[in-house]
Amino acid sequence: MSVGRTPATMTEIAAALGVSSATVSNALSGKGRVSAELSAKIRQAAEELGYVPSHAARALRTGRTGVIGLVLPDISNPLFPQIAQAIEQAAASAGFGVLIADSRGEIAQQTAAIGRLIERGVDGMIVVPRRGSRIADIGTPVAIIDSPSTPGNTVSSDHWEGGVQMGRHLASLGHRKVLLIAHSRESNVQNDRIGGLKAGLGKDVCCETLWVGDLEASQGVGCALGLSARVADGFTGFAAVYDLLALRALTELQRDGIDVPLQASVSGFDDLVWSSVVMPPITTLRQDLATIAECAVEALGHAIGNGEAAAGSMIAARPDCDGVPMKLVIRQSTGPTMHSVVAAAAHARKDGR
Amino acid sequence: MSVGRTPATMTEIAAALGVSSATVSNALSGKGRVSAELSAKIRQAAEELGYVPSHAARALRTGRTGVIGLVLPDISNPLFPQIAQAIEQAAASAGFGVLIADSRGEIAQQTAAIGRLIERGVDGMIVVPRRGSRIADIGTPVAIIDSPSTPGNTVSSDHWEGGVQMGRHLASLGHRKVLLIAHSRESNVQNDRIGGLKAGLGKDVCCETLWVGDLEASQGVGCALGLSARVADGFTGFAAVYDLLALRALTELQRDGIDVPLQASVSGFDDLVWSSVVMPPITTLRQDLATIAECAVEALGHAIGNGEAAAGSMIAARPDCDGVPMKLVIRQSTGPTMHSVVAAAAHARKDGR
DNA sequence: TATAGTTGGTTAAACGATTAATCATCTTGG
DNA sequence: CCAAGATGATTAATCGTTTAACCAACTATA
Repeated sequence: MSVGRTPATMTEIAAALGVSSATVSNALSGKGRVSAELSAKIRQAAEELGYVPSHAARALRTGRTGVIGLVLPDISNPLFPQIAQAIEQAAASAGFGVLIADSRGEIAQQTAAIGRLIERGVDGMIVVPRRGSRIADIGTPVAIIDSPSTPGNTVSSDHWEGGVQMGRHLASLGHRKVLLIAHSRESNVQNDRIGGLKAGLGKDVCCETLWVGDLEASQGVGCALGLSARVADGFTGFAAVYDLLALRALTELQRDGIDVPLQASVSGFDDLVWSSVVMPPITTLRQDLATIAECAVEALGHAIGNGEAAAGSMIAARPDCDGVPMKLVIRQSTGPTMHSVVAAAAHARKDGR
Repeated sequence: MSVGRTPATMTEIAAALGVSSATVSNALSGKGRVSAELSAKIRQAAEELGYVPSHAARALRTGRTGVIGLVLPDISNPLFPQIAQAIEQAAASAGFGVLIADSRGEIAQQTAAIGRLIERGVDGMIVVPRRGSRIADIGTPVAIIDSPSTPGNTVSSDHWEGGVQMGRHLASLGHRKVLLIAHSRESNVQNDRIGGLKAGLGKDVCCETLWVGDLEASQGVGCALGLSARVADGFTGFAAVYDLLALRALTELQRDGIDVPLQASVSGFDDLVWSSVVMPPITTLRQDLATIAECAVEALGHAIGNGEAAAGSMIAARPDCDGVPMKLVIRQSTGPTMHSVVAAAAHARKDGR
């Protein structure tokens, strides 16, 4: 199945055709001046001999490896697969390989991971920073995927506007008392989402934020969120800032015998794999990671091409990258409140229908 | 924060100390014959000048890139983060970088991805094959992570034995009618788990297998599993072959007002991130991915060292890799059946306690 | 008919590390 | 005191591409 052992080199092609290796290089890269016919012959010979360019030699000569690094705060983050997939795809079609580095959530590891990537000679890096951390200026082009409020070459979803969408959705369903569920106050992304949610819900809606991180600090990780008490208090909407929290909320409510969405609506962010699979499927906001990945890779590509362009201006090239819109995916975990159903029924009755 | 621009080369170190570059190379690699004192001086100079070895040059000369490829059937598989993390860690400590390639579930893409990795000159690859696919013999060392029943250089968890553990656990809780929930008949892993479950449950337990893939083929993806009807039929145990299915089962049961674990027990495999977070947390089996990753990387390392050792014997080096044991994690989604609780109570009464 | 400008190609020098081959010295044993 | 061996370091070739510099031959220009 596999062809001959050592893949042919340019020199071998050159020897086979009786030309110089420089000409082969020029023909294959289309750079120098080579007659059309010779160029065609060379191309054909390369094909026949099974020529495979040596990335190592090219890297040595040009100083470019054609590899970008992907630094993740914590690979086990459930959103990571989607990010990695999107980036791998975007990078592959731009001719880059993707080297991964995991920082296991620790800031020291993040620095170490970045160092390893640099030693391996990556041409640039895409970093999803650990919550609250900033990336020091390293001598390599970097694109950051985080929230738009992070300074630097950031490309990101418009988390705020996503929050607004969800807030409006919940408000329009008649919810007037909504619990916002977040984890960490340090996360730019979470703060943006919370802000957007509040804005979208509007002034008529009473909302409160539950910081699960604080709760866990006192009651231990994995503790109950105490949501049924909230339902008793009149809360009908539970808007989590990411799907894992939404799932936690959903199952806790269901375990306590509260019907979703009849008695309470639950929503999340990110559209993780399970969100569409649980019962009821979760209403959530999907990030356009393909676009984000393309932006990041493209920006890196430019920066690399220009030989480390000014850091601040990297992303600016593509205006649609500043806040990539999120898409509201409405499923069965959100629905009208009982109150609004009753009101609608009354309204219908009054209309005589 | 970052040091001077172009990192020093061996030649520069040599020039600074007035020795030859070969000596520097020997001192740093500890290979040739260099006096202890000179060696120390060189090492120090390297440190001071901020020497960073050029991977490209080394790769060109030695033919080794120090990079291994990780080919995944579908990056968006929720187990992937754990696998990637484990492999990245094992590879990093063995001095390898990890280049990722996603095959998006398609067999053609898998081949293409492998091709790209080879072109980039990876020294070896770790492949998590798409269900039911076999890896053709490429001219590069390969380690496969799948089920032990896959022929070749496979390292894997002992899925069968894991199934046995879970089967015994459920049987010991008194379950006598258990529904096994799997997705695809083509998956070796799933088949192993199913087999183990049946063996562990023993002959006294009536069990049936629900193939969700078949169900979805007729009723559409994301359809209901119809589990409450099963409960009505007397099923008390629901053993899924992976956590996503378990989650699906759990939420469906809860939505239908069935109490878990009082009326039905639910179990999964893999201990994904949400399993410990939902209410009730899910009883599952955790794979020892760290060990698996170490085995795979170590095996690759040997094969690479020997210059493509005979494929079949790669893994054999480390005997504990054939079937890495899984760890049963008992949480609150499984519990004794009502029947057994009643029986125990009766038993206690009869004992006069 | 010289001269300048193209066109199509070759030469040779990098890039940075590795490594076999070689060469001085310095020890030692006989 | 001399040949043989050990020790410590140097030389130079090599990996496969790229690329600046150069060159020959041909075409158009004055």
